[in-house]
Amino acid sequence: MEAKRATIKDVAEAAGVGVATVSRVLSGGSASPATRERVLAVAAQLDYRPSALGRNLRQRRTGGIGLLVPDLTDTFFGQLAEGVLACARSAGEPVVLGSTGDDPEQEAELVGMLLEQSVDRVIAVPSGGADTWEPAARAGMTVVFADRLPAERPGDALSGSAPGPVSGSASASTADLMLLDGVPPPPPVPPVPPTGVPAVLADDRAGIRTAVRYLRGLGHRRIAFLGGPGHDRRVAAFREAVGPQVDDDLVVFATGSRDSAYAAASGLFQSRPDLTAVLAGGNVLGEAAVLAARELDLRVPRDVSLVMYDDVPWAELCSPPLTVIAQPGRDIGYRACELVLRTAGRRPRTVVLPTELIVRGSCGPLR
Amino acid sequence: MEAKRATIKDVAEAAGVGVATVSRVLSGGSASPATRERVLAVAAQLDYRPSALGRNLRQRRTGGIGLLVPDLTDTFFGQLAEGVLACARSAGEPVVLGSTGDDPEQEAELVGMLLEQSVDRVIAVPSGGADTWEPAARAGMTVVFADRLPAERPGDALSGSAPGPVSGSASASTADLMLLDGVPPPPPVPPVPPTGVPAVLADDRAGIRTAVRYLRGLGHRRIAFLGGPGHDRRVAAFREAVGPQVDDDLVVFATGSRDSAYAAASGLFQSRPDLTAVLAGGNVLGEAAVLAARELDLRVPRDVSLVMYDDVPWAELCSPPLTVIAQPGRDIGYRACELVLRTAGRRPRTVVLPTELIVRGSCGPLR
DNA sequence: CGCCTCCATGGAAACGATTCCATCATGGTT
DNA sequence: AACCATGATGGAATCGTTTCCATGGAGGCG
Repeated sequence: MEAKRATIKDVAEAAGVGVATVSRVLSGGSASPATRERVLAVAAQLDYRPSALGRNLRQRRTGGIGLLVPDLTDTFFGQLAEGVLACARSAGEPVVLGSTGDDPEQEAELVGMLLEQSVDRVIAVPSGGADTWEPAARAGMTVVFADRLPAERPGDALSGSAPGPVSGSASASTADLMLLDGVPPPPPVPPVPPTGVPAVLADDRAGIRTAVRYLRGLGHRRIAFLGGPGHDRRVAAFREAVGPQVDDDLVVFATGSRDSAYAAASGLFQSRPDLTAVLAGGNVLGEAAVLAARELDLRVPRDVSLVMYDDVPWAELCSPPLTVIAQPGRDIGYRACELVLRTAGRRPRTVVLPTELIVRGSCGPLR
Repeated sequence: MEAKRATIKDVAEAAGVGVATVSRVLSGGSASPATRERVLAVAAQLDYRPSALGRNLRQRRTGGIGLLVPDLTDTFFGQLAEGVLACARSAGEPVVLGSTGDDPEQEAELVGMLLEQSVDRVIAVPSGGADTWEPAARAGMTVVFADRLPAERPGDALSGSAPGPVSGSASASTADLMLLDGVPPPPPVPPVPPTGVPAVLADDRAGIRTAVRYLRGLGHRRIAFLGGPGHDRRVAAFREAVGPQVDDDLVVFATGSRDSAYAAASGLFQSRPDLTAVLAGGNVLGEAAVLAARELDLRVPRDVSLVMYDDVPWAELCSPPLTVIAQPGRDIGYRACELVLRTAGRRPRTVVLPTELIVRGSCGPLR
């Protein structure tokens, strides 16, 4: 009853040929039409499926693709994962999934697990820094980063202040007026990956810049940024877009959790009641901002304007519907997978995908 | 530079022992303290990590866990996946992921892929029927279903009418009044799995019943159900809860896509303007219902009350916040993983997890 | 003192595929 | 007619591990 699977030897025997011949036929080598036909017939009849185990051992590679994301509960990473899966399936490659929880330690552990499995191609939304990924690459892994690059220095990802009750209301300088709205955008300078690892990124810089300009155009001057883990590039872009006189109290960080995001948003609103617009660096932060604003009886967009990074289905359900910077999550995953499949030996390439400001109803003119 | 990994042979050589001894030491067999220490030291120094490839081949099993879900973009499945990953990580098992898109054909293909990889333990949110899963089980796979059971008959999952513009406004009988609100709930009869396969399910029946009663209590009599693929049990529960005089026009199905969900919701509202409450069978459908209602200028809950199956973070962001039937997605995944790890040979068990009606603001009294 | 037992140990087989290499037959060319 | 080139074919090695089995030594007991 529990018939175990037929092996190549069974097929060879049944077809009256050698195992080498079977292998050749099945992997497209040369063989006479007669034998080929016979072998195929027998294989079909025995329902033979070559075991990936044997093949992998012989070829010393598992051939699957590793995928490491911070949190599948975040819709954006779900989209990204779907993209990877779509591409991987069309290539017939299995995908081994890991969720890091934005914790470098767990990430390192998962990398170790992949190494053990001889999974030598990995797509990662990195949490750890070079100290995690350098060894992985040195161990012969082909790594492609998606959505982010690893932090340059080991552990500086979550440096910002997780605001306690109220840190400082010293709202001294907010005369950051440098209006650059008329200036044509500089050519999209692709962010250079720190190491020689390929990456697929959204054009955060342009996205943030566009959003900041949009808010500026509505008259906002005190714009806050709500960042999360891995949002370094977005923060940098924000600082750049706002100009040199950034008010540092208006740049606030949360860790990955929803609670932390809520605390950060709430703390921000309370410590700086003078802010007029918020740019949330990810959909979890955007959610937190909406929630915190409602809790504090701040109306959107009347009292505070809100732009969220990431377009997610529910952005349209909010009232008002959220103005967002859309990034193509699915495409990012798909392209990353393409890259990891093709970049076998070739030199790394970095792909930057466009973002788009989708104006809905969560921003209004300054009043 | 590209130092390839050390093998057990290298370790044996360096430690001056046989490979068998190394294997024994590393897998906890008997060995003298002296050798044990030496081997461990050498292994550590060489950074030796046993290759899963060799082991798997020898033991004729990959040892990973397969996870098949319809769509990672759906937050609920993201939660479920996180649960599985958490449990799998604590057991040190890799997880091979596949997304079926609610398509039995893709599902079958993915099962084949897992089979080829010798992944013999699978957690699935099934799309296909017994014709997919029977062979898988027969091939020696340990399968645990999560969230759903496979359709009993091969292809009857999406039987309902995907409403075109308007099908029939013959709103004849809606006198389905059988008030059972006072009757104490029957003991939670666990749904019996059709095959001998273990499953982890939410108590749809109780959840739906509670929701229907709640709506009844608010005075609603014409309650519609918006179902999607795999919601058979929920539909059945709905019919049961409503009573024998179900108005079949009020039970509508969509396929998995967001577009289809929107079309179904919109069609429902247009064809049956007399309905006063909607029960959405999943979060994608809930989203569609909110969108469609807004598009048609139906106010929630003034014009129509809405209950959504699944609690997702954004349910609270809607205005009004959505009243939902919460099911523990993460727990479902976690328990399923536990089951698939322990059920090695034992007889299958089915676990039913409780649901909870979370009343927020999307339901109001009939007016 | 001798024998038996037990434990540590190493050699070798096995797992299921791919692939190198030698062999053999065939057919064409000189 | 002899020889060479070509192509099909099968045997055997290989990948890295686990596990079976045989061997050898040490210690205990009769």
